[in-house]
Amino acid sequence: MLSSSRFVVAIHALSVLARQSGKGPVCSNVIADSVHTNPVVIRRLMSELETAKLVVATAGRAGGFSLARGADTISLACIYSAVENDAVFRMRKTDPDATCPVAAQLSEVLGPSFKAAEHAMVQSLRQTTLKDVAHAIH
Amino acid sequence: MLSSSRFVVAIHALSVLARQSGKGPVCSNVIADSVHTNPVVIRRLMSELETAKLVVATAGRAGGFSLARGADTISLACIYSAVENDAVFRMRKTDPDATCPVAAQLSEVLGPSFKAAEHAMVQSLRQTTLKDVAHAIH
DNA sequence: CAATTCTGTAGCCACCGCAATCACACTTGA
DNA sequence: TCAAGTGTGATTGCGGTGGCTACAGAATTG
Repeated sequence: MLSSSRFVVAIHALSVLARQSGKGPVCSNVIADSVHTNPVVIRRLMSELETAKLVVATAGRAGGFSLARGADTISLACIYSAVENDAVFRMRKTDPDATCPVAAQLSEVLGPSFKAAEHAMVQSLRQTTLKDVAHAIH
Repeated sequence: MLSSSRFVVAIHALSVLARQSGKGPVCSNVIADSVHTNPVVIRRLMSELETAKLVVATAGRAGGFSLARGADTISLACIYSAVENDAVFRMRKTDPDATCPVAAQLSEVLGPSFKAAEHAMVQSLRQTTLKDVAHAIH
């Protein structure tokens, strides 16, 4: 299916920020150490989270990333849609001229069901906030 | 994320079977033509659908695949769980000995939320049956 | 002002997963 | 007995993505 590890990594990074909130920004190196990945990967991901207004980046010495708003106002659904742009279900584009009617119309027919399923998933993700996650970690 | 195209291909193949039901089995070549893929890919996929009791394979000349039960008793959720064995959200296994508590406990903390989200998605998929799909195609 | 420590991003490489394909043993109806 | 299927192992090729280097720009510190 669809989800790459980006979603989980984003949650991980934001959880680190949530636990450090108030103590100044956290640099990509520290986050990368915790996630066991490369700082560049983190910066790329945080760039997306910044355009989604979830984090704020401050450049220069002693710079890094901080949460843009309270952890209790950031749900997993926010993070999901910030980071995961593709649909959950990959559909090959159907060519309407196909001789087989199934091939010609399937994606169109399936669209609404897939949209509904993805929506149900996102709705469920709304019930968990970053604060919940950060608090569950002692 | 993770969903491959297998789910959509499975729906496609089963839709073809649904429209041919009663007229004898359909061979992998015909299905592959409609899906625009290789017969071997279809046979491998059908093999999984057979262990899930969704289709019946008949070997030998004039063999092929047929639905194991009525199209109105096969929901998209059935197909999904037959074909998609991995979880929607890929989690790296966390090592509990990590120095950072986030890294050590994140996957455990996230588990329930992810399970709930996936469950919500599958529940939504239950509302569409193969009969619905086949009927929507004229 | 200069040095240091960050972000931001381009560019490249390596790896992984999966579809595609060939090959072939086995099954069964004509 | 032959033709037409399934079932499955093995291999290949490709696309996507993470990991990495490199470097320009920004801000803090001395």
